[in-house]
Amino acid sequence: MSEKPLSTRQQKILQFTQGYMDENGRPPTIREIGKAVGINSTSVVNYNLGKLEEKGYLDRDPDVSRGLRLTEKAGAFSNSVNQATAAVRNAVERLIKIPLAGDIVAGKPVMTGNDTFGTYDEEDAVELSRAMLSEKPEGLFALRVRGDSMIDAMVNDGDIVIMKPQYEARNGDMVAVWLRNDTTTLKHFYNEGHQIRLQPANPTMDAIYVDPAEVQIQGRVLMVLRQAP
Amino acid sequence: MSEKPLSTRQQKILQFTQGYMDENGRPPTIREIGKAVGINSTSVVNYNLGKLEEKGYLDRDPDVSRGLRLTEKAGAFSNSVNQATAAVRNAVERLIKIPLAGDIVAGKPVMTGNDTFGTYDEEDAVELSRAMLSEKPEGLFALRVRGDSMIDAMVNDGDIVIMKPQYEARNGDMVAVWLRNDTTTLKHFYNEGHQIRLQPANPTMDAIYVDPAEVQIQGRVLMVLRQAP
DNA sequence: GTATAACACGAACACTTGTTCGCTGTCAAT
DNA sequence: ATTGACAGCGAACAAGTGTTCGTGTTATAC
Repeated sequence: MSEKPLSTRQQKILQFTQGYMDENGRPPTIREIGKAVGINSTSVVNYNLGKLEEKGYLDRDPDVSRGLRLTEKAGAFSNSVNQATAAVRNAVERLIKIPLAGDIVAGKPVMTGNDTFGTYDEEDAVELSRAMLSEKPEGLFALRVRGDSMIDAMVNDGDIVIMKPQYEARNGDMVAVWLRNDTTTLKHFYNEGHQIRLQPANPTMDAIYVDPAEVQIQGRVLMVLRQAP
Repeated sequence: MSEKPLSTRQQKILQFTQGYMDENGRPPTIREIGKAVGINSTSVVNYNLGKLEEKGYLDRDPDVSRGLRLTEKAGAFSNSVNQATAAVRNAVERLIKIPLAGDIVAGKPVMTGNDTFGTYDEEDAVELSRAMLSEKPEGLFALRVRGDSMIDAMVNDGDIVIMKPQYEARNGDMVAVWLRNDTTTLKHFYNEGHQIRLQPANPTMDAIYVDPAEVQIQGRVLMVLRQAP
């Protein structure tokens, strides 16, 4: 006969009770459980403890203080919760957040991560699997593209680019450059000695050749993220 | 700095608390401790718990129910008590008591253990180390010698003999015999076929030779105990 | 839509439990 | 003989803690 699963509150009660027992050497009171789990009423705690007893997770001795005892079934539950918790923690560690530092538009230089890192709002972060990056996540930042000026870089309006602050580039890197002091562009960078070739990602478009003095590298593009509207 | 040893009550409190904790999964209340240890007043239990806390055997959380916690020092104490208890038990098992069933006098037959065993008074028992006996202690009995009639057996008035009920003897055994239906004597027994030789323990005295029909063996002497007056 | 069960809640109450108080007895030190 | 420390005690009290009651909300079954 299948039994009803534990409610979230009941799971919290068990976990709190186990931890309290380990830490204090005695079971918690009904009021201590309520406080920890966010239940103001002793009768609601009492009701849930009754349900846990019914389901076999604990025993109760009536009319004595701290009259709870967790059963082996509770221990097994705790173990499976711990394993699940470890799996979740592992997943969380593989999941990283990169600050969304602002916008990238043609007419302004890139704001690098260093400018915003201490103050970014976590709600504006971009979440990625760690495995998707070839770099350590520290110091990276994200920018949202505004306008069509990056179409030659195969980047649409609204896309997000993940960048690493970097002021020199190797041939072939896609970089954000502040060009001739009036335009930001995303292009593959090639240093040809006396001149810089900036090659669009769109293969049907021609490269441009500029004097090295007119180029200011502001970061390397690691990823481009396009989301469905 | 040497500290005061635990009082008997304090030791009992610790041991009870440890056992209660193991069995119930929670510490006892002050009233439960009092009941177990024979203290009627909660303030006396409270006083002793305060002393145990002072001495480092437990911690107390004030103003909470079941607010005791045994320390590692208490655990070490419990271990040493257990070891001492085991040693005591071992010594007690090596110590045996043999019922002092009565007197041995020349003019009466020996009262054997079987006659008295169910009713002997433990205060009249003789206590011995088990190692001093070559026999199992079951069924043995002790008699106190009255008179000088056993001097030829090197047994003085007032000595105690430990006997085993036995109605046949091997050559050389010292036995109590009821001789010619009128005398108890303690002698080394030799069966010479047509006659029995009863040899005094005192080597300067002569043996006596009797018809087997005139001899009734009543027990074998295992030990003679002589105590300072 | 209705009835029922499950879940939730605040409040009052009953009982358990720890602390405090005033007193007594014993023993060691002076 | 007196005094102080220690241990013990019964009783009262304060606070902690579990149980019960009446009511409300939500989910489920029919």
